[in-house]
Amino acid sequence: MNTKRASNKGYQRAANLRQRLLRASRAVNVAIVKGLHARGFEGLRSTHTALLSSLDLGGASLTAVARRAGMTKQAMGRLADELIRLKYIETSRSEADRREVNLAFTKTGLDLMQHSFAVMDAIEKRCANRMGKDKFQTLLSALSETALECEDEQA
Amino acid sequence: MNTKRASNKGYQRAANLRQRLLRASRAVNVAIVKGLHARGFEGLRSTHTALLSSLDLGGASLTAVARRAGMTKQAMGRLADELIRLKYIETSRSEADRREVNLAFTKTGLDLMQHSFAVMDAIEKRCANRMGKDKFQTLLSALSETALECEDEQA
DNA sequence: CTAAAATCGTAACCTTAGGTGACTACATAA
DNA sequence: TTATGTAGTCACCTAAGGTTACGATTTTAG
Repeated sequence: MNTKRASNKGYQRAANLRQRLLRASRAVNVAIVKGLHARGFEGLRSTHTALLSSLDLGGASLTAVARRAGMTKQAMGRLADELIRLKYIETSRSEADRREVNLAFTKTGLDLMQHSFAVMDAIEKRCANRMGKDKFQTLLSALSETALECEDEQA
Repeated sequence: MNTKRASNKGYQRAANLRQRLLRASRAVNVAIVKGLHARGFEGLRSTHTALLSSLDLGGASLTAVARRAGMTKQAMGRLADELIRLKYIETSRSEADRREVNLAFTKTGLDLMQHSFAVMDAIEKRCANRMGKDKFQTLLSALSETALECEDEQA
């Protein structure tokens, strides 16, 4: 096949931090979506987790969710539309502030979240098993420190 | 500003593996591009490193580079065009196979690569300093194991 | 209490990053 | 020497998100 993405099998060079982060990040995302599909949640794309993982179980306004996810409310609005169509969340106008749209999980959505936690948990457990619990904890902590160190960088 | 991407400052929930990976990965990418800009290499975007880091110092064909980077030659061709315009690489037709385009670094490009290694190195050193050398080594190794574990996953 | 400023959500359009299919030019094996 | 395969390229499509501009409401200052 002429146009397909090339597999880079057989080409290994010493991978640096950036390459390893990228690869691990992609792999985890793919695994999450796969896991949810396997549990019968169709139509989900990995970007949806940006909303799902930033929405309190009790619900929140669109803007609040966008702020938490670190993206614009416009982008979040589109994710919301899709998740509404998929019946995982639903909206209502806020009583207190009638500009506000309140986002909340549907029953199906709560179910999804349960499974979503379970899937993420399973992945973390598999990794922890493979490398050892201590090493996994170190990984989590090292990732946060890496982010902080790089975000601090001014020049 | 109304429409800008929300900063998620002040919102901390227990971040899972996925979220930490994403954040660290973004932060490192941004830091690399910033570092190169600071050293006077303008016009570079982080995606360019997909080509740069897959091109041997001795040069290679477009298709070979695409294969190494794990992307299509069409996509790689566009990156090549941009890097040619920026004078970091140049092309020549291969003598042996006149279909082939040989990509090679220009003098400026080789210079860029030197700095690029230096920038990545500096970032890694900063992280290693912050968390300790051992922990940093553990991070690198744990990232690869995470990727492998997740890529293996079948269901 | 009202006028100005800020905030919530939406719509239209732009950008980045990459993939797909179809095609030309050349290379190679039957 | 014809069939088949490979290197690049062109035109178009998709995913994800940002930017500008706007209408509808609060909120705040005078």
